[in-house]
Amino acid sequence: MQMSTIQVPRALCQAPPTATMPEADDIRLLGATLHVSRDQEVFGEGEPADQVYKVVRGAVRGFRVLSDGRRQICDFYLPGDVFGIEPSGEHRTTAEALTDTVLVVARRSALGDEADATAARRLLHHFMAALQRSQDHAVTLGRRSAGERVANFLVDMAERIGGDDLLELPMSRQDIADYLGLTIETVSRTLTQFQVSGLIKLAGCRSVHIRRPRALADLCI
Amino acid sequence: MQMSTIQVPRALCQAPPTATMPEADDIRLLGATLHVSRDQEVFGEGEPADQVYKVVRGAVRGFRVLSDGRRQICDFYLPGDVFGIEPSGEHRTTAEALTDTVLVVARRSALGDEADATAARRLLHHFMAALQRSQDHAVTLGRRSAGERVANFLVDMAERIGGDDLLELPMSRQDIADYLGLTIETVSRTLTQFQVSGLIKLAGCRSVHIRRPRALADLCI
DNA sequence: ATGCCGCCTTGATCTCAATCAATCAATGGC
DNA sequence: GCCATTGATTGATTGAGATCAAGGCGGCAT
Repeated sequence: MQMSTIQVPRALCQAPPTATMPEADDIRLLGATLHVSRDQEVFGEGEPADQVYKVVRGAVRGFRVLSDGRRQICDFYLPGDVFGIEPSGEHRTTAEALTDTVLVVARRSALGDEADATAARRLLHHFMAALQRSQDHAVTLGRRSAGERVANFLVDMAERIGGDDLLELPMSRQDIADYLGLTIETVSRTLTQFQVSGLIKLAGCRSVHIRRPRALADLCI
Repeated sequence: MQMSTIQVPRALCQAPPTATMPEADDIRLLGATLHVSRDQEVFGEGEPADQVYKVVRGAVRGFRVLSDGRRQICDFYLPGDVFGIEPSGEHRTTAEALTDTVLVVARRSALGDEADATAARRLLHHFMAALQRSQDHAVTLGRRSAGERVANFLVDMAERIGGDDLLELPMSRQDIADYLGLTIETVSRTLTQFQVSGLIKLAGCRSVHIRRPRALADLCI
């Protein structure tokens, strides 16, 4: 696990409440701030998992790689998201920064010794929400067409990142492809198709203007 | 939610420990026994979720259906597995019995009011394990070929059901297809291919004899 | 500016799994 | 026993997305 800069530990409790988790259930994290630069690993598959991370700025991809290099991104972590907690003491995914990213790190035990009822409830909600996200993802990967996958992705990202109709994507086409179980070419083709149909307007490859949110949502069967 | 028979409530604490969860972390459930017959619904998507279920005998499929009928099975629940707990008060999946099935049902609150540290830890482990299963599933759905999916499925089921090399599947080809994101024809073709290659021997369509477990495992990239 | 490099887009072709269509096997009712 | 029904298998064909292969564009360093 390589990291670039470790700043002086300080409290960091503010984070935008996510839609799925009411503010009261947010996991507070008190720990060191960590700066991770683009494409650097936060932790690797198989490494011991004794720390918890929360995104302050930037974004992170969590993924698994098959022996022959095929990669599946399981989730993107955006500001406010907590990641890195594992049931066994070992990470089952690798986490890498998508862009230059600021994290808060705490020892796993800082979440409360599971005797703290409030902390336990928050953790529980965190995992229940993560499971639902993952099952939604499974539906997309198992049963949706390329167009539906990309549309879902855009709508989901717009919701999570905010700025409703102007979407600044923190990830590359390859990341999107590996998240959606497609190839980079198919993602690209689908986006230009959406642009041709007037659903979106691409302004540089990372910036998507959603012009017909209703029509895009209709593609999210 | 239709159910066939509700027997006299009684304690039911025995269940085979799963591989991913040590016995000490098993969720004990004290509640009414419930008999659900083949293809009957245990609960439906959107229904209020105030009960928890544990499989005693039989098996259950948990799935979501898209508006046009495409179905994705998110998980199979086998004896010992607990299901039906939701973060919000609402089921996000539908659960149906694969075969005639015996369940224990308890009110959600029976798991401990989240003030019980032991109960909280067990619940947490349950969800962390479920999340990992779901992420493994996402890798399969996003990045594996049909052959790899079916091989993985067989190996996984053999592990979970036990009886190492003689596998009695509780689900139909359609269920397998909807779990693996394939069609029924592809599942069937792949299984006969495996039989022709001598990896397995089919004896009736529900019973699979794994003849070359090593070779089968090698397909699970 | 200029040229290089990485990422994205676009086009042509191929392939694996889906779809369409029978056939077969097991089960159950009469 | 015999036929109807349901689920599984097998075959032929199609099609969506992968793969192979050029270009194009933008950012960055020299």
